[in-house]
Amino acid sequence: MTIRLPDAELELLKIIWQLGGRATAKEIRQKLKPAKDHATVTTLLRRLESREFVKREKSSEGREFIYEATAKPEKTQRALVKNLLQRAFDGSGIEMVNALFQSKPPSESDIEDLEALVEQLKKDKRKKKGTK
Amino acid sequence: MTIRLPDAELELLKIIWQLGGRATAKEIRQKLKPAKDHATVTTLLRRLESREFVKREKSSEGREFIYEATAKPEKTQRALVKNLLQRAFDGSGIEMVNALFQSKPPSESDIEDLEALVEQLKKDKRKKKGTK
DNA sequence: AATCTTAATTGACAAATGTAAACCATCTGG
DNA sequence: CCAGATGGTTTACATTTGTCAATTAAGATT
Repeated sequence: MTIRLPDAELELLKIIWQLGGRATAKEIRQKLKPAKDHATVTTLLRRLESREFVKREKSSEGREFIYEATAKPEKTQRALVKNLLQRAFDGSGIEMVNALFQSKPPSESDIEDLEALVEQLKKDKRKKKGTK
Repeated sequence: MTIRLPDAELELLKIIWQLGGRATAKEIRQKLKPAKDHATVTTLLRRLESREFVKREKSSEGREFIYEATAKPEKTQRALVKNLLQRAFDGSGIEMVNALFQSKPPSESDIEDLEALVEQLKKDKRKKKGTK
């Protein structure tokens, strides 16, 4: 089940996340640059809704809707990465990381974070072994 | 200039790379699973050609064409990763790596490779600083 | 030569994607 | 109450993507 989340839709979803996971069409539109037509935004939101990336509810006071992301960004990002991992790297994570840092050389702090991440991964591995 | 390389086309391109960077439509078709119609494959190859991911030339002996990838897989992979990096992670490599290893926990050897990669990155950084 | 096989070319079509015009309610300030 | 502003819904349309059917061309086979 490959995740399907076209560019224009992902763009809106990201804005919703930025706004704390809930937003009105208007708020979203204001963050959009370059701007898109009001109808365009609603269409995209309906598409996102139909595939359950967002749900919506009438704002209790106002007349408009509030759109709410149904998943945290991390979860969706994982699905997107996994997708590319398979499609372009046949599942080789290392190759993907390699490509990543070649396309965009890491900053000092990136490297630090990366080291921390490696430590974390080692720890996780140990834990997993223990519980196995 | 965002790279555009739809699934079906990337799939063929990967096969060409697997076959050493050059292949006939027939060879490609044989590697394709699930199989695709001959016409389908040619259409995809023409599309790849039109965007210059491959070029083709008549096989000197035979009657068919030989398709050749115009770029090494690494280059294309970098473009694809960079694309997702921007679209889904707003350029944060660390977040992307994080998502990657959460979606697919690394094996022992992945972790080793990753450590080696970090070392390499540190080295590169030093070098860059020196030459700056 | 007549036929069979194999490959390439053309044209087509449905589904997905990006974008918006047109239209319809509702609210808001004279 | 009426005109503008605001927000939603419907319909539409061009492009892109995934797949082929149908047709044409060139060798291989009898």
